[in-house]
Amino acid sequence: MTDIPKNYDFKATEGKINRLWEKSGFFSPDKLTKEKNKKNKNNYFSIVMPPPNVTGDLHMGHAEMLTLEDILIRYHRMLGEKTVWIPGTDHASIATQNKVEKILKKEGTSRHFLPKEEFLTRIKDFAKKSHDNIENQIRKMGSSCDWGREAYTLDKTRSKAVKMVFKMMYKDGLIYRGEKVVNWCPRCSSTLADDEVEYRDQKTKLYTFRYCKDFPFAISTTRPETKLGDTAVAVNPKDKRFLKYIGKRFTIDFLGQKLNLRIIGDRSVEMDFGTGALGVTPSHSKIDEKMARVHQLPFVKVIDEAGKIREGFGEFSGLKATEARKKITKKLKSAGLMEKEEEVTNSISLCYRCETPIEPLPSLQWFIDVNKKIPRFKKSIKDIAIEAVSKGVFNRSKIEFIPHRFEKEYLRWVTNLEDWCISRQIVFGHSIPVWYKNNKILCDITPPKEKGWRQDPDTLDTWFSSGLWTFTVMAKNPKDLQFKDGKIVVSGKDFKNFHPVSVLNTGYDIIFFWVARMILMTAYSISDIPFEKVFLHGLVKDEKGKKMSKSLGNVIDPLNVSEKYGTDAVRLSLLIGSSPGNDMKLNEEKIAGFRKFTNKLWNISRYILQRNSEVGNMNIDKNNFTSADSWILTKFKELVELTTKDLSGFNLARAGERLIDFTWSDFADWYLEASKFETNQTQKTALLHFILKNLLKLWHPFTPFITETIWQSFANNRLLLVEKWPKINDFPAYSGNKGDAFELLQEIVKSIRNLRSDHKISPDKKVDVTIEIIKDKWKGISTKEILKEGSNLIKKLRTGVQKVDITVPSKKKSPNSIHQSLGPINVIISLEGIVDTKKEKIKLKKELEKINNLISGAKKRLSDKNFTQKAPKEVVEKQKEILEKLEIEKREAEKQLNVH
RNA sequence: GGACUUGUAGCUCAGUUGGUUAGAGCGCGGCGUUCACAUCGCCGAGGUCAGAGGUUCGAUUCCUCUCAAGUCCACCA
Repeated sequence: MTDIPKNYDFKATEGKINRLWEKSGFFSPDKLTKEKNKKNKNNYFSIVMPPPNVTGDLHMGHAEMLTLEDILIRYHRMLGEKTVWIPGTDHASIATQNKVEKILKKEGTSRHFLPKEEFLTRIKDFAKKSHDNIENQIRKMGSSCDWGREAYTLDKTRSKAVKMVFKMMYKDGLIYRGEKVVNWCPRCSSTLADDEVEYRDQKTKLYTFRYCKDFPFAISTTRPETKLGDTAVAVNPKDKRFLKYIGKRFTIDFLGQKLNLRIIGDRSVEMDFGTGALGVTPSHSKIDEKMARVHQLPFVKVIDEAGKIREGFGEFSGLKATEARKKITKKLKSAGLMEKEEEVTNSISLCYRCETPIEPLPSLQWFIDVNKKIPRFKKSIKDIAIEAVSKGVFNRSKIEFIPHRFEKEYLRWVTNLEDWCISRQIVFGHSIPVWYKNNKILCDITPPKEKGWRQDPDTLDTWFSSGLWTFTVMAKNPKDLQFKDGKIVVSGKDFKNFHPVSVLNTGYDIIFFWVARMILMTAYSISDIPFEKVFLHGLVKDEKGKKMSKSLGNVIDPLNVSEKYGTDAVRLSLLIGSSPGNDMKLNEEKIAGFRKFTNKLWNISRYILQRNSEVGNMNIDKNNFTSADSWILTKFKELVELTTKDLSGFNLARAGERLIDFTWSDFADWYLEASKFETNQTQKTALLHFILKNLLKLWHPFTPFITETIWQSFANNRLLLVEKWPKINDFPAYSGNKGDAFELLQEIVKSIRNLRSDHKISPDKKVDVTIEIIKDKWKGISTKEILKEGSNLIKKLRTGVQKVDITVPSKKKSPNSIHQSLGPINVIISLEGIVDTKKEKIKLKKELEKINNLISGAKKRLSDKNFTQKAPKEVVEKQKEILEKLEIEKREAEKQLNVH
């Protein structure tokens, strides 16, 4: 194996490895054999990929999601569970249509100049291109998902499910059509759900004026143009100023337009705001709408879907809302009606897709009633969605959020949920399965055969279909979805084995959009929960903590850095330093840093394999372990246990950090170095191979490419991908605490390096070391034995030592020596004429001071009865040990100080 | 207005049921190539764990308040 390259060449291998995996078929659970004789009932493990929108490219957030999910998937696959990760994409109706609209704009045209069919074709082409691009990117990240099960929110199977659920809900009376005030985006020309509206603070003018001269008081508003639709004035019933007017009706002339106003008392009106009187516009404000329903006020629609004043408002008709505002304020002023204009800060509502200000207006739309009791559940879908997380439904444990705190946020949101507007005036999406003929309405999965029916022109909110994601992806084709016993039944093994999904991993930013909708929709459709656990990650921000966006130019492209530093390095950079539910900062240097690690792992393997590439057939002699062997085996056993525990508990980052620490420092810096100088080299090779093999397994979920590449160099075509996760029971037995001896040797080596460095002893200067034995036993092992066995190692491990003397402590100290006390032993380097006594004195004094402080602290603690009585025995014992060690160190330091 | 998160070394972050000398990587300073690795090795400096109280024998860790940064929800006539 002399032909292993010096550096890890990810460019040459990643593609090859990917093809090897895919050819093997092991990304699919169908080829995996289930672990036998396992009492663990969790023999199946499933994740559904949050489907990326087909709007172009993947970003770092997607790369993070893919990394976390792939780690979980690979880990569970190696545990011997039947594991599946189902990939897919989301048609994302508004988002995708907007992208194409932008492209059209660049081309100098717009959707309004294209026939609907042509526009739709353009979007579908764009979606296809995006999909192919995304699929390629997902592969590049090393995602071991099952492409044979790939799904799309707009394909035939998912479309059938959408229609089925719609029909069920329609029949149950859960879906209804009604004229209500909705969030209207004038640019998208579509409605939006309440949570698709974003808010931003803005400065605006608050106008205070009277409708007309003979109106008894003034009102305040930031939107004078909507006042053409006022049908009431609300005041607080406690407000003495207005008490006498409540219940009165006024027919007035508002700048030439007739208004019929009733004065109503409503406790939601704040007496201190503005004049304390509020003009109620039922048609153009959701709050006013509520008030209007309570007081049964008439609705007058002023603004149309294009954002213009409707017919019937005289000189204002046809004006855009902003123009109408100008004209009205101007006229109010010249009529002497304006009483005040002041700057206020309020929050403006914006479309979450195009940031256009939202126009609330009444419109005939489809809604889901979230409060209506469903006969077969005797509860509303809101009730079920609350129970699913708070106490569990359908005989399932409650859905667990990681981190826990998001459960509260979810519950608050669901509890306050109002009817969900699901119809969109977008061409790209699922058509509403409703047909009209004269006054008749028909809702069905297939179009009516009879002629003359016209389908509803609208499409469904994109979250309606993604809300069905977990169970619809378990269907292989439309036939797998059927109605039965008042619910939707999914046939096939996948649904039986893999649903509810084990883990849903997604960003906390779409808990409401998606996670909550899945719970609502799945509970209703199949009478079950969609997933057992929700594992939430944060957002990937730039190095300053800002959101990455194309307009800010701070975007790191996953594909680009993957080609620059290797996919494994990118994966590590997205894992380490992240914690569930918290945002992370990322810059390119961090990614570059992890390339160093992959190269280190490469070279560790290179060294071991160059010793002997016949891995696996070597016997380990259990009766012949050195202290280093025992030490590394203990450490490694601990590593396996903790890594397993952390992976099972979603502490993925911690697992990765610990692996780096073990690999780099314990294994490479100490064990590997020591192994070069020990006598039984056959045994060394066997042990090195044993640890390397198992270490590669532990690393595989995190850095799949490099580990598989190394594995392939010796594994005779067996794939690391499906190797079994290490079990400590299979590890060679090792005896007692012999490993502790190696820790003492490490202390000695470090102290020698330390002394040399402090005294600027040139590296080529060889020195003699005297080690005095203060205590015969250390952690139950003979100190003398440790030193005898280790003296050769002490010389070799970059200490520049040529001779080691082991003696009893001498009474006299030489001024020509430097020394360090390690408790059970003293390390002394003799140096004729080199020691700077002054400097040494200062150093020793400083050290003594530190030791004295620690001693007095320890003594104080031990003399405190409260401590000795109340603290656990182990802690008190440990404190005694520390004190003992410190006192030896103190004595030795004092002796040394006396000679200088 | 309600709630949540974060605050540990110059920077990015660990710190596992509270346990006594708080860690890593990067950066910085010094030194070093006898062959696994300069995408490397060795050594070092650097922290009153945001601040103030409290609980406790003992607090970076638990509680309360304050400050700072950020997020979500509600309100905004």
